[in-house]
Amino acid sequence: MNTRLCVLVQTPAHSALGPVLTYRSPQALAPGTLVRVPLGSRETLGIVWEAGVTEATGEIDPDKVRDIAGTLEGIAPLGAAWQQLVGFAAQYYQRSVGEVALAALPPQLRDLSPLQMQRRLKRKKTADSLGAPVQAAQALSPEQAEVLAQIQSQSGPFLLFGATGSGKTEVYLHAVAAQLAADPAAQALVMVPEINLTPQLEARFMARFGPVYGEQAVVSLHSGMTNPQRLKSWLAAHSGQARIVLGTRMAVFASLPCLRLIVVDEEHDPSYKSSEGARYSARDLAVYRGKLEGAKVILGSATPSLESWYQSRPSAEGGRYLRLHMPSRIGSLAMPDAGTAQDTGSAGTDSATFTAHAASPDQGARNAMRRQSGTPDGLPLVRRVDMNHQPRRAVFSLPLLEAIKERVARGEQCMVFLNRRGYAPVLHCADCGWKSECPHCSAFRVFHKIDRTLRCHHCGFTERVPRACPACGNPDIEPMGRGTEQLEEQLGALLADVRRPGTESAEHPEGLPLRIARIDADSTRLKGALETQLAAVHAGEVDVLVGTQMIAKGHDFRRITLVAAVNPDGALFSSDFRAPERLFSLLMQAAGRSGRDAALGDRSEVWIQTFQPAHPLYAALKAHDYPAFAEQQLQERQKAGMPPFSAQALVRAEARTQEAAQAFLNLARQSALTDMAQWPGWEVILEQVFVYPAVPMSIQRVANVERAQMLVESPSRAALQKFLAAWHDVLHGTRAAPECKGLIRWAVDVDPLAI
DNA sequence: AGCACGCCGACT
DNA sequence: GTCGGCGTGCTC
Repeated sequence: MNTRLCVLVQTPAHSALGPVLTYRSPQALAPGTLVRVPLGSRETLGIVWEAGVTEATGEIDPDKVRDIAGTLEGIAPLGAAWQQLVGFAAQYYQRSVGEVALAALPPQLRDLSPLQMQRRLKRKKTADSLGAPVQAAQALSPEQAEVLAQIQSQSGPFLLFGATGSGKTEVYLHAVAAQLAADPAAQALVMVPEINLTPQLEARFMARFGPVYGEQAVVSLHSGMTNPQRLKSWLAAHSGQARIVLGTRMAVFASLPCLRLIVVDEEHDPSYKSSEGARYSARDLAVYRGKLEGAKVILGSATPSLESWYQSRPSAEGGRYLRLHMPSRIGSLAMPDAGTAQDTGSAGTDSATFTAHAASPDQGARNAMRRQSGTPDGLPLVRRVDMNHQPRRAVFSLPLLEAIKERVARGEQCMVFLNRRGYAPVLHCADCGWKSECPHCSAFRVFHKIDRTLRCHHCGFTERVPRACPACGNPDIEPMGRGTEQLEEQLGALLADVRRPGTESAEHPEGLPLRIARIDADSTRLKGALETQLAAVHAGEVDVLVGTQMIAKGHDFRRITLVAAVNPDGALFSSDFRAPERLFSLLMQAAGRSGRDAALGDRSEVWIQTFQPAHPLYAALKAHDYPAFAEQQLQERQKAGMPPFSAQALVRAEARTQEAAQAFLNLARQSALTDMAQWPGWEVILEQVFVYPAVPMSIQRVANVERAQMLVESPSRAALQKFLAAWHDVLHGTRAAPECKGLIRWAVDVDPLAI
C-alpha cells in the first residue's frame, strides 16, 4: 500500500515551488528520515517532514506525485528537536524550511550516491586509543569554582562575564566534564566565532577528554574542513558517538541526539551572525535550542553583546539569563591558558628574566600610575595619547615610539593595530582630483605597494598601479591615508637604528636590527600562513607585530607587553550604532593580548592614539569597566528606541539599477502601509511596526550591482515577526511589478548587525 | 537553485 | 555543418 509523504528539498527561497513536496512511498516513514527523491530530471536529497498545514491546503495533481527513490539506510532519522530547531529558524529568519534544513546537513550527504554512502558508513571505525595519560583537570580558583557551582545548580541560560585571562575556558571544560560524567550518552556543543580558533580549542578538549572518552569523542565542525571530514564529524555527532562537538556557527545545527550543554564562547562576536542564505544568529539559536532540548547554555565573553548584557539584568527587572562574573585575571604560573608547546617550553626562563626586570626603578612610577587610574591588578594599564598635541599627520606619536623602543630594548614584544589592510586606502592626483575609484563599485581601490596593485576590496577587481594619473597624466599621484603595509614600512624606518639586545657578535658588533612582521588578510592568504606567522611570534622571532583585528582575537602572545591602537577614532562617529560596542570589544580584546604572562601582567600597557582623549568610551576602557560602558550605551539605545529596546529587520534588494531596487522596496512598503492596513485585525500590528523608506546601501554599488535597503522596526519582537511573516508574500508579489524590472534578488535580514 | 529546452555566432 | 553562448521555464 502506498502512502503519501511530505518531503523537504532544497528549493530556493522564492521559487514558485513550495518548500514541502509530496511523494509516494511503499511504506510510511517517520519524520526526519533522510530520503532520495526525483525532482525534475535529477535526484536529490530530501527529509521526510511532519504533514503540516501546507499539505491540507496545497492539493496537487495526483498524476504529478512521484515515488521516492529510496531511503538513506543506516542513518537514523533526524530527531524531533532538530526538526523543531530548523522549523523555528526558518520561520524566524524568513526562509523556507527546505532551504534551512538541507543547508544544515553536510554537503556530501546531498551529493553522495546511495552506493558511495553505504561504503562511507561501512568504513571500519578505528579502535579508540584509550589509556593515554589523562591530563589532570586544573584546580579552579575560588571565583571559577563559584561560577561552576552556579552552573551546576541553576538552569541558565548563563552569561559568563569574565575578563580576558580569567579562565573561562577552564570553566567550560569543567562544565562539559560534569555533563558527560553525569550521563553516559550526554553530548556537548562548544562554539567559537572563527575557524582560526578551533585548532587550539580542539587541542585543549582533546587533551582533556580524549584519554577519557576516546579520540573519536571530540569532533570539529566548520567550513574550513573538507567535505569528507565534515561528513565524518556530522555522522559521529548524529550517531551519538561524538560526545563533544566543537565548531563555528554552522555547528549550532549539528544533529546531537543527546545534547546537554551548549557553550558559545566570545558570544558578542559578529561572526555568529550568518551573512548569507538564512541570516541566522548561532548565538540566539543556541539559546533557543537549549530551551528546546533542556540543555544548559553558557554564553561567555569579556565584553558581552549589549543584547546579552541586557538579558542578564536581574530577573526582578525582567532578565532571562543568569549573569556570572569572573573579574580577576588568573596568573599563567597557576594556569597556562593556551597550553601550547611554544609557551610552556619557554615560560620558565621568561618569567625569571622578567622578574629581574620587575625590580627596575620605573616599576614604582608605573604602580603609582596604575593606582591613580584605577587599573585592576593583573590587567594592563590603558594610556591615551592626545593626538591634538602631536605633530600634524604623525602616524606614531613620539611617546608611543619611545615606549615601543623601550620594550624591544628589553626583549619584549609589541603589537600595533590598524583596521585597514593595504598600503593606502586611496590613491589621489593632486592636480586634477582623480581618485582610485573602482569602475564596478562605489568604493575606492586600495593601493597595495607590495605588488604595486590597486585592488577593490569589495569585488576583487585588480589592476597594476598606473605610472601617471589616468585622467590628466600627472606623474605625481600620491597615496592618501594609511594601511598596515604602510605602518610596517614606516615603523621599519623609524626603528631602523634600534638593535636587539644580546645579539652583539663579531660580525654585528652593534647587534641585529628589529624584526617587524605584519599579519592581515593579505599576509595570510595562503593556507597555513597564519599558523606559520603566529608560531614565529610565539617563538620570539618577531619584535613588533603589525596587523588588523585578525591579531586581536584569541591568540595568546605571552611576551607582548604593549599593544597600540594607532587610529581607532573612526568608530566613535560611525553612523552604525553598534560601532562603539565593536570598538570597545576590539580594544578590550587587544588589551587582553598584552601581558598574558603573570610576571608581565602588571607592567603591560595598551596605548590608544586619539583625538578624543576625553571620550567616555576610552574612559571606560581605561578603567576596564565594561559595565559602565554598557550602562551608558544601553541608556543611549533606550532613548533612541534601538535594540535591545526594539526589534529590527532589514530588507535588502539588489538590482541592475538603483531605481529598480528602491522601487521594489518602496512598492512593498506602500502595500504594507495601505493594503495590509485594510486587513481585518491588522491595524493593531501595523501600529507597532515602522517601515522606513528605502535608501541606498552605504556601498551603493558592488560588482555593478546596485543595492538598496529598507529598515523595519518595532518595539515588539512578536509584532515584527507577525508582520514579516505576512509581508513575505507581498514582497514576493511585488517582484512582478513593471517598476521592478532589473531586480536581481532580495532578502530579509532579521536582527541585522549592521544597518 | 539546477537543469532542461531553445534559438543564434565562430570553429574542427 | 556542429559546439556552445545564456535567455525563459519547470520541478511534487
